[in-house]
Amino acid sequence: MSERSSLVRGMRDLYEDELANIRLVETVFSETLESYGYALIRLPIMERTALFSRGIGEATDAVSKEMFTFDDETESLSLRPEGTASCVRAVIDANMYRGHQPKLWYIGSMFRHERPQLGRYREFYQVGAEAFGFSGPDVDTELIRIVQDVWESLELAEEITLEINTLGNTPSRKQHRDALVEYLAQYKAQLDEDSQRRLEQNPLRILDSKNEQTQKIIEQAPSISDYLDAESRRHFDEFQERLVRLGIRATVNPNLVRGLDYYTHSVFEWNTDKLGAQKQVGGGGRYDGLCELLGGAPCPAAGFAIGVDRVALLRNELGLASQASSPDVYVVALSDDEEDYALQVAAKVRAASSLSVRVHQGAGKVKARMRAADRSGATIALIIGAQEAASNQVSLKWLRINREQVTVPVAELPSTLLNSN
RNA sequence: GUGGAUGUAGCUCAGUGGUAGAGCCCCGGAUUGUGGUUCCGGAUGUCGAGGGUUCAAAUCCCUUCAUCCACCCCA
Repeated sequence: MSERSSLVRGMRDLYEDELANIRLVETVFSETLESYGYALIRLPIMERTALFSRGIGEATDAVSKEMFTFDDETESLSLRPEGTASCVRAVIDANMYRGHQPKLWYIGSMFRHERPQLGRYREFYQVGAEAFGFSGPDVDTELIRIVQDVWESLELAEEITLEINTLGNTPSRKQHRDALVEYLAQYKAQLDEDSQRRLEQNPLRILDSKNEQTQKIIEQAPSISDYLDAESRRHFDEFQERLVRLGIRATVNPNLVRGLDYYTHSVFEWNTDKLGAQKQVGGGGRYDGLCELLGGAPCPAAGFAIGVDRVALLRNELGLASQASSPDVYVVALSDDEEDYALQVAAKVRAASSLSVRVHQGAGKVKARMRAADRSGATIALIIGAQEAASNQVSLKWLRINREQVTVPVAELPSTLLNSN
C-alpha cells in the first residue's frame, strides 16, 4: 500500500458549509466594491522577495520570519503575505496612475508561515481595496463606509468595532519617533525582550505591546498627537468629522500603529471579541509614501484588507452560517429502464428554468432512490416510473411541504414548477 | 518560533496491559411504484504514523505528523 498523502500544515480543503460562508463573504464584498466603482485587479501569488522587504518593511514579522521564500535561479521569490505591495507594483508597472486615479480591489490567497490556530492559517484569503491619487481623508472614510456596508449586509455590524488613529505625515512621524525612542531608552532594561529589540528597528510597534510592564511604561510615553504638524492635524480632524457624518462609530486608540511599515496619516482596524485570541478581522490606512518607495512617482494612496476566513468564521460563531447549496429538483427514475426519459426531463427543466436539477444515479430500490432525493435537500422530486414514461408524464412530489403529489404532462412541467412556490 | 492539551468507525466519544465498543449516520427488511417518524436486523476500524518494552500494547516509553488552546504575530 502506498503512503497516504495528507494536507500540508496550515492549508485547508474548503467545502460544504464552511465554503458556503466564505463564498457569501466574497460575494458581498465583490458586489459592494463594484457598486462603489472599484475595479477588480487580479494579482500574482508570487513576487520578488525584495518587493515585500522594501514595501512592507524588513523589520516586520510578516517579512522577517513569516514568508514562504525560495530561490529561483538568480533571484529570491516569495509567496505574497499580503496584497498591497503587489497592487502598488502593478499600478506602477502599468503606469495606471498617470493622469488617472485608479480605485482597485483584489481578492485571493495570502501566505504566512505561522503556527496555525483558529482563524489563522498559512494560506488565508484576503479581500482588499486600494485607491490611488487621492490625498484627502474623504477617500479614507469612503473605504471605511464600504466595509461598514459589508458588515451590515452580513449582519455583523453589531459584532465588529472600529479603532482609528493617525500616524501623521513623514516629518511628524519622524519627530514623534525620535521623542519616543529617547523616552523608551530610559526604561530599556524594564521593557520585554521583543520591545527591546524593536527599540532599534521599529519603535512604533512597542506601542501596541501586550506586555503589562511595557504597557505601564507606554502610558507615559510621548503621544503622536503632540507631534502632529498642521497638515497632519487637519487631515485627522477631517477624517473624524467625516466618519461622524457618515454615521460610523469609531474609537481613537493612540497606540494603534499597524504591523506594516508603510502607513501614514489614517490607520484603522476592525476587531471582534468573538474569535478567541484572533481579534482582528481587518485593517487599513493611508500610505502616501509607498508608491515612491517602490520606485514609482509620488502618489497618495489608501486602502484596506479584510480577512475573509475570519469574517466567515465570525458568522459561523454567531450561528449565521449559510448553507451549502442544494439542488432545487431531484429526478428519480424508479428503475434503470426510465433513465433515458429521466435525463430528457431534466434537460427540459434546465432549459426552461434556472432551477438546478440533479438526476439520480446508481442502482437502488425505490426506497433508496427516494431517500437519496430527500437527502439531496431538493424541494421537489420528479418521479418517473414505467407509467409516466409510457404516457409522457411526470409525477411531481413536494418534499418539504405538505402538498398532494401531482402527475402532469412533460409539456406542462416548467409552468407547474414555476408556480409551485 | 515557544508552552499546554488532544488524536479510537463517516460524526461525537467511551475504553489505562488480556477477544476494539456505544450513540448518531449508513445499508437491508416490515412497506413488490414513494423520502423524512416507528419497529426489527446488519455492515463498518492502518486505535494519526514509525519504532521500542512485554508472553500480550488503543493502553507503557521514544520519535514524528496533525489538530485545538494560549503566547507571539496578524487577516
